[in-house]
Amino acid sequence: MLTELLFRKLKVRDPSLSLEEGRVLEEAVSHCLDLPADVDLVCWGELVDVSTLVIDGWTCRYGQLEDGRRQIMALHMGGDFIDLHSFPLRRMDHSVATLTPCRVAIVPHGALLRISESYPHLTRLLWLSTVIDAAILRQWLMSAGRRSAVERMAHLVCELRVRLEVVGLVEGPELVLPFTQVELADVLGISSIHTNRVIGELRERGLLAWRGRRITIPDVRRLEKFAHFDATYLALEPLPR
Amino acid sequence: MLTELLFRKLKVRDPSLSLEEGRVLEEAVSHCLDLPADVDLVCWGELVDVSTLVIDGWTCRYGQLEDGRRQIMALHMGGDFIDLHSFPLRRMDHSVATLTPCRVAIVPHGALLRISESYPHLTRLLWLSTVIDAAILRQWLMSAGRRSAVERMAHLVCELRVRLEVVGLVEGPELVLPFTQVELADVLGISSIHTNRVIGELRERGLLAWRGRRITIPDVRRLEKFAHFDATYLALEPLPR
DNA sequence: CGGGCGATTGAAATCCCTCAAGCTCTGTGG
DNA sequence: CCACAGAGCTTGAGGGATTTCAATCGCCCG
Repeated sequence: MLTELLFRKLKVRDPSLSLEEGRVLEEAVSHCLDLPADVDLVCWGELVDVSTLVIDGWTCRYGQLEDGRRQIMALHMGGDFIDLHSFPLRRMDHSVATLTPCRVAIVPHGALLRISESYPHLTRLLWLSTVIDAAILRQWLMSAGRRSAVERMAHLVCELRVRLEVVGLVEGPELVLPFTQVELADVLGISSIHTNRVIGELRERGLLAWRGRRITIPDVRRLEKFAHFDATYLALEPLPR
Repeated sequence: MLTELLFRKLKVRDPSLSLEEGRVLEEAVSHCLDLPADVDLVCWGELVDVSTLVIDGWTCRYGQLEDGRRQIMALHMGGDFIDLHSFPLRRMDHSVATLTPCRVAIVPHGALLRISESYPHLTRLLWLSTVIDAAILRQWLMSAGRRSAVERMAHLVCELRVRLEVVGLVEGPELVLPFTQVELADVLGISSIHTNRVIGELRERGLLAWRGRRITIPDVRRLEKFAHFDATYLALEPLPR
């Protein structure tokens, strides 16, 4: 099922999510696309009429200044609705690109419109999705504004680990983050060279092992403590919504 | 009318917003509160069951690290729904405080729930509100990650000017931003001392005059060009939503 | 007139950036 | 099987932006 991971993600937040609602989600998908790494899905300024759901692979949203400085504003994995906010927003204020080869599902805004007309509870859960994205964004802003580069990196790893765990894409102490150091730099708002030194420091402190794109966290609690990571913002609590 | 400014804000984004929907919004308000400056409205970790709409004054959302480092994650003026995202989210992942004396309207989540059950179009516009907040957040992240402190300040001033203009709170070249330099520093993610120097630089460059909390922008376009400001992200386009 | 908050200025220190090079790994073609 | 190329990772050194520490100043308000 294409919306399996999304369903799992929403179900964690509100266990009352029904099978019928799951079916409605599944039927909202018009078709799938397989994409190579490093291609733009949508560009800044476009008027869009579909939203995109990641089935497999990693995508990012990013903005760019005239001189090329780039900031990645979100990372999306399987089960994430990359572009759900484009449904109310319509006009893109940033671009979306694949970071790895990806399979994505296309959901026409028309289908979302019908959901919003007939399935208020499911609509609230989709709304919740965009609101959790915003909560993640707030933490990234907190990181960029007030955390040192090392804390920032540690916090990012903690966040991605939990998000992967929620959809069942990670178990145990190891996770795979298939990003280059340039990409990580654009996430953290630092230079790629400093990214490298930051990884070195985390290694030296024994907080994690980082071989290629495979990360092993010997003691998750210790890393989370170091990063001042608190998962409250990910809204993992099962609550009626 | 309490929801006058909010109505105006939404109407800009979707002119099809009806008077009936305006009435429904107005009736969602349970009561008003008058608050002094510098008090917390909601604190991190609380489970909330009301959302708050600013009628008059400035509020902010902020997060804080153990050692006191603070990051302001949003600034809200009259007409802004501070806490609308708390309706799907329920648990606060940050705090909300007044920056000036404020009048706010309280909207119980129960009323929002009824709106979401019966008024899908209005619901989408409320959803849009939270999504615009997220777009603003993305620009702040862009600023924190990739813009220099001076550009960041210039960009903030441009943004607040446009947002004030949309709800009719500013006309002409002058605007009032009643924040201390410490507060501005916590918005921009820099130190208050550097904030002072940054203001000095903008003054020297002749981009704006900054007397107390009263700012005069001699040439808006020139400031916007300097800040690389593009209002697309504020979704000012009238579109069906 | 004094107290206090906020703004301003200076100087030294720190974090992170840029420039520049070398290194490692992987895939490819001969 | 090896040479080579290219991408990504690593390291060093110097410079710049911003921070921190420490005063001083100005102004509003009691």
